[in-house]
Amino acid sequence: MSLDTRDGEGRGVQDEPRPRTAPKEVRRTQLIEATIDCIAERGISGTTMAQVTRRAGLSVGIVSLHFESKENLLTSTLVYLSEEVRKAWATIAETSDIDAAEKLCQIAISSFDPSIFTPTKVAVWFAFFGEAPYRQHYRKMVEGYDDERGDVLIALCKQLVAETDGDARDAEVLTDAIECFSDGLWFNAIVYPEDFTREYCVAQVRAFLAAQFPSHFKAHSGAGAGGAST
Amino acid sequence: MSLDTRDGEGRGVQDEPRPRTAPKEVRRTQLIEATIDCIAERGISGTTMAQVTRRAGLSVGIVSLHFESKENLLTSTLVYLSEEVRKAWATIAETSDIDAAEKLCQIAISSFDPSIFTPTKVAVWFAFFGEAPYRQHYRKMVEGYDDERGDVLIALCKQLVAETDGDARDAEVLTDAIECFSDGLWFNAIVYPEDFTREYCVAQVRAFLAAQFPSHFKAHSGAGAGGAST
Amino acid sequence: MSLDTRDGEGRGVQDEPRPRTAPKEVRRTQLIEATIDCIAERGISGTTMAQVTRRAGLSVGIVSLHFESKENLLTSTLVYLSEEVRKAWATIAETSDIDAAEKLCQIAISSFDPSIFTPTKVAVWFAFFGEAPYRQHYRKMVEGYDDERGDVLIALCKQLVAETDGDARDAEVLTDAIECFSDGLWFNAIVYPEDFTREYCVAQVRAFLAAQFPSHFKAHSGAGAGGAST
Amino acid sequence: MSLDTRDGEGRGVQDEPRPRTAPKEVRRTQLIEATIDCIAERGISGTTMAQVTRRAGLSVGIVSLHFESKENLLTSTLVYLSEEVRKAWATIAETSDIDAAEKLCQIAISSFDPSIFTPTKVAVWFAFFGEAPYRQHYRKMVEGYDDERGDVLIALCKQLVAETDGDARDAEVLTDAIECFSDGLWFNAIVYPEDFTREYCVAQVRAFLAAQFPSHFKAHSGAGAGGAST
DNA sequence: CATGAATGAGTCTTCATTCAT
DNA sequence: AATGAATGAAGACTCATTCAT
Repeated sequence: MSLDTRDGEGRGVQDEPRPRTAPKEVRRTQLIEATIDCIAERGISGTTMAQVTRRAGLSVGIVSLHFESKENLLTSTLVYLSEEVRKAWATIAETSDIDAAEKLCQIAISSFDPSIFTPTKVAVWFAFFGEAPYRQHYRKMVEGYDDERGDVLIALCKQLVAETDGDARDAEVLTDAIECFSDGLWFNAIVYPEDFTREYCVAQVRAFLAAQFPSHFKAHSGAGAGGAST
Repeated sequence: MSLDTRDGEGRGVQDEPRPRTAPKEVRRTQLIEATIDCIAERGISGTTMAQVTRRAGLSVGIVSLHFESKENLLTSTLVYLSEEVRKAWATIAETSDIDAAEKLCQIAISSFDPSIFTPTKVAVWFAFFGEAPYRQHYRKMVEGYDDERGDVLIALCKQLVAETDGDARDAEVLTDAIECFSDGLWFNAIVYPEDFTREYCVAQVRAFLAAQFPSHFKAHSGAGAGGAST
Repeated sequence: MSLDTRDGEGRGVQDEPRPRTAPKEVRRTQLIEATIDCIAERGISGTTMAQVTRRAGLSVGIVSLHFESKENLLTSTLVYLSEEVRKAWATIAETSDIDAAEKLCQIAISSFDPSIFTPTKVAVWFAFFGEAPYRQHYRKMVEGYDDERGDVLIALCKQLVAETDGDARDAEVLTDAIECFSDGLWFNAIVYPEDFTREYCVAQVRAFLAAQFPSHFKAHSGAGAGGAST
Repeated sequence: MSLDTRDGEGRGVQDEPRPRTAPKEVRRTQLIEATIDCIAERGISGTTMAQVTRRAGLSVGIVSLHFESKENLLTSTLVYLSEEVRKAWATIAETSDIDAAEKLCQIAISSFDPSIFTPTKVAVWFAFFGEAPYRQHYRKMVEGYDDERGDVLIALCKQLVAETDGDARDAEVLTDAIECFSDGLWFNAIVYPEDFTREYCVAQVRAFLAAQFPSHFKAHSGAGAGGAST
């Protein structure tokens, strides 16, 4: 399989004479991050343990030492990414000094946080979702807090709908719409990374919310100075 | 790699004593369809030529006979799916007896045509998009008519914007929004197939367009007949 | 295996709309000659039935029709070449109007007859000798007339030795020497075809015989105007 | 391909509990030697990596670990053999305490050194020369020191010619003759190993040189102690 | 903790052979 | 007599995993 075969593992960024031993957690993270880079470049099928460990500047044997198996490394990587995403919206969800509309917007936008929305990580997310087995795994794993996020959004939507005269829309349907829109932006961001920059995506989300809740969002001038089209 | 290792190729549906030889095109389609089924179940990394050919009820050698290599079979599969999608919207785009709003809606909805929007095919689409090499390949392949579709949508949006008093929105940005929304629905459809049925997705699209172009779309009763939430 | 992968089967030389059927012997020869060309280019391991038949302008199925199997085609090719060689020296051996020295020389030189000593055929000979199984096969096959040729040469050597005062050399040893020298020229001809041309080889043989039987051969001026060295 | 299908790899000689790991060079040599044995028995086309590794008492994976590919193992084998041959004559060429005639003879005979002139190795040499691609490879590889050997021989011949009254022969042509004769003996040694023993070949070479340079070599009693004829 | 040589099951691919036309 | 689509055994190669150091 090699539509694209450049061997770009490089050496990574590990210059100073790394100590030969390190705490468990450090090694795990080191390997997970190397895994993320590899998957982004070659996909899951194209990622081998040899590549991952070379990139991490470690030996092949290290994987079974810290993760038991490749599969476990991959699912751990998925967990790692999920945690990151979770933190982003959970932090906002806990904040209490902002109004519902703003909170909704913040949460919707949180997926585009620079720490999460990097070409590499977005690519890895889609790599995992592209493989049925990992999809199942993801569902089981995030079932808890994904619902949680859904619930938060639903509650916020419900409130905004309630605050709008003559609005009888279903908050769950609205939440689905918000999440789909956000996911769709992510999706386009991997296929057309030049166009779907963070700024453009955030502007799109704002414009989307403004269209959905005109009375709560004063349409931000127009969605995208930077403009974009597929 | 085996988060899920059941060997569920089954035997397929080939009862009547299939003729030993068949026209090239028949064999190619037969193999491509078997490939689609396999990828949907096991992902690209999990799909082997042995599985594909067994599923097609043929021998392993047949792949190199009709596709030269596995890679070529996979890219041909991507081409096959792309053509299907293209046909769906192109047919509508050519129709001239419907107004702009309706045409926009039809095109937006065309991705949910029952022939295209099956759990299997959606899964395969995401499997391909999950792998960077195929993403590049897809971009190159559809560069032509994907732009074409974009242009059609942009023109329609432009018209709708023009028909609305005081609307100064950028048609390209609107087009991106429509496409992202649609892609996001697809995406959720693979992760939550129970909720994101064809009907629900179509309703969501209509509701989305109604929110974007209130004067052109009379909000269709309420979006979620089937209701859905993550 | 492909140190050298140019796909040089070309189309061969068959232009006029070849009749769809032909006598058995014609087809056999056609296939054997295509086999010779293929082996010369790619070696035995690199020669496939598909290549051979394409080169012969025929279909793959034809081989089992006329030769039963690949192996049989190859051994038939070896037989074909052996016959050719045999004819060359046997014709001379039968001639009775030349003296012993000249006959010896003629036979020794016969291996460099233009119909036999072509780069292609020499290459095929060595291809066969390079493979132990074919070597055994060759031995069994030519045991008869190879001995025959040996006997002829031995008799001639014996005569020349007898005609020389004080010469007590063993005619069999001399015969071995003559044959080795001739084989060595062939060998160098495949490795260094530019240098070991037919003319140069013939001159070398003459010089060799002149050194062995000074009283019978008046050293032909010097061995090689064209000169050659590895 | 199976003129001869006995599966005679045997088990090799590996009794003592061979250490699980060994220096790179050891493994390489181990594999090269197993390759030599296999090629001698089955030819290049008949040699599989499974056979080679089984014979070496190692696993299949080891080949890509140490040689990347089968092809690389084969060319490395050719290099290995070439080096061996080179050492044999180069050692003599460097010796300065023997006269020209003796040195010429020693070098000519060096190809029959027991370490080089084994039925197995001779067979492998011809296996490689039987395949055009390896011939090219060989030429490129030895271009340097093969010329070197030629130059040494030419210089020696030149000297012997100069030392002979009325001798005007071309030293290069003489060198070609010597090398051809030697190659021819090798060639016959694979086809008729019973007859062309080391002793017989050496005697033939001496007799040949005696015929070429009568004043320098006192014909060694008569060439064929062991006698031989095809 | 960490290494990396070694393993061998699993894949893709090739190709001699078959057989319906 | 000839075709060439189809077969499937056999081969080269990959790579997750193991284990002696």
